Amino acid sequence: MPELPDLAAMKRYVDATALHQQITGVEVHDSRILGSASARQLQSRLRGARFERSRRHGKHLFIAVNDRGWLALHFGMSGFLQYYRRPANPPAHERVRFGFESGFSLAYGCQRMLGRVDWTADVDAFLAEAGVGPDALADDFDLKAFERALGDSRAAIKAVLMDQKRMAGIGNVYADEICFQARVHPAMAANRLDADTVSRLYVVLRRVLESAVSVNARLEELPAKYLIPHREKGGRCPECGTPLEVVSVSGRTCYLCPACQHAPTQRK
DNA sequence: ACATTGACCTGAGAGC
DNA sequence: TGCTCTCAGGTCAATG
Repeated sequence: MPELPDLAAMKRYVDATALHQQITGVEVHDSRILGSASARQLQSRLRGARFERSRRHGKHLFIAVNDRGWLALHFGMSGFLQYYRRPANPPAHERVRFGFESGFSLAYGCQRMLGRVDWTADVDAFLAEAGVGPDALADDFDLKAFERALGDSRAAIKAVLMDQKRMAGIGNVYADEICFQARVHPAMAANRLDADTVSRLYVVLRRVLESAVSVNARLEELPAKYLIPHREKGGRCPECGTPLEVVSVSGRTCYLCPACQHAPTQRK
């Protein structure tokens, strides 16, 4: 579930806790979490160095290690970071531990093992190779860029919003919110949306992500009329009180208000 | 070339 | 109480 706003919060967390300290060790507890870099390679690149700054793109977080390169983190659906002082117990599902000379550690945890801990010398090259599209909150991701990202896709608009190659950062939860706020049915084919709807989607996408970032992705602090807090069995539309519908759109659980979000005009 | 579906992964929670 | 089953969802490979 870590999506763009969660990643933005994690970036703040790293910046506030783990920068500018000498790294004394790296422990990999489960090597399945690693990408192309081995545990030994990570150790030799990190030991004695410092995390200097971080950079977020979509659902990736990169942490600069001196001028040696970047740690590349992805969180799958259950990944998290926790800064803690030993010898306190490590958090459950800690997969990699970065130890500092101060006695504190930064844990990379991931219950479901869908995340990745990797290394890259060049962030832009890493993203290009992975085919990751423009960050959905980037300054230059304007309406034109959004239209370009949609292209002529006839996939469900929700699937297009979540396609990291088209735009990066939106996952299942925020895709539902964006469709709801824009009053668009998530199963609508993207290329059948009129120009007004596309520009409304764009404005809403930015507003939803920005407001979630501003509350550090704490869902209980989202605006009252947001769908997300009601995104559970038995939930009702915060706008009109209609029971939310739970359907599958492009293979993912999808919550929507059948009264507020217009059904696709074409149905099979 | 594009769109859709299933597999991967694990443990919380439901149901019996 | 304790067991089994289902489900969550980001991403990629396989299928349509």
